[in-house]
Amino acid sequence: MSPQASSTGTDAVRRDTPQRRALREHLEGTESFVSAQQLHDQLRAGGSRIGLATVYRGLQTLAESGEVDTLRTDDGGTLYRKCGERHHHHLVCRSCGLTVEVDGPGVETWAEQAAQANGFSQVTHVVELFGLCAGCTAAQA
Amino acid sequence: MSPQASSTGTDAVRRDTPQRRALREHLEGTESFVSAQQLHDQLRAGGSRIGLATVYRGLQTLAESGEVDTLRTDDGGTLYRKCGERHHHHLVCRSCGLTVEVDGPGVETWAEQAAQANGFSQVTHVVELFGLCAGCTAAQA
DNA sequence: CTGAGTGCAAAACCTTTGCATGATA
DNA sequence: TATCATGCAAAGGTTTTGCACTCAG
Repeated sequence: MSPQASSTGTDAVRRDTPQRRALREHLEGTESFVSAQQLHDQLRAGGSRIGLATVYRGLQTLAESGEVDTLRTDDGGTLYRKCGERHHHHLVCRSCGLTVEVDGPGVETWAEQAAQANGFSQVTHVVELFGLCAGCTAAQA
Repeated sequence: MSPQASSTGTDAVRRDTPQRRALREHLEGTESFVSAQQLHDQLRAGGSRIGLATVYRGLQTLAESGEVDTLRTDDGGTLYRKCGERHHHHLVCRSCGLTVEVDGPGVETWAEQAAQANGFSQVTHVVELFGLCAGCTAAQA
């Protein structure tokens, strides 16, 4: 589904609809990860008449253009969150869900090098850290 | 769920069935990540009459006991791999599936440090690289 | 006006679960 | 023999897709 420009191929023209705006705004105002369904519910609750399919489609688009981060949970669900411009990774507490953004100084470089060393191109990397945050570690005692 | 009984009750006794054996053996002989469905297909192709549900159940059990690692792919699928002894990462071709093992000298350290810096403990990290291998890159022209 | 974007609902997908049968200890 | 494990098929949940309609450009 990548915009395969046929000619001078500018790109997929993206229309500015109230739904997309709402979607974006809601994400902007949300710090934590949310599921598509949650997002849908919240938007409806907020008065929007957006459909679930549209939420998914919008999320897809946003994820593709790198405006949101996606994360898979242990139970197979997909969570979305507004994403900073810059590439970073997550340190997620497996108990309470607390998420901390971290960036890997060397990770990006390493990934790139490992890829090139093996003749790979168009490389993306998935780096997620899971653990127990301080609070949960204490609570576990 | 917790195997707690030791007297008269119901212990979670694990029986040794040909299906489980086959499942285990197949995983032992597989380096890369496989999906439950793939595993099922391969086992069937190999003559086993194992059912898909059994594969899932077995995988669940193995994952629980820490004998296999699970990983979610970008498209929501779940992949399983025999639990590594030594920790390494994978560089996977998203086109032909070619998998190369790579290890990140600094990654482990970085992960550990990032975790400690944020007060996290019991940290595990998932690092996977996806890209196009040399062959597929050429083929894609 | 034109066509991308939308909503609805059905479809597609992966995974889990219920139940009767078969195998194991 | 008593259970646990299996297989099949149906159920469950999430994400995608088809289609007619609406609205942005």
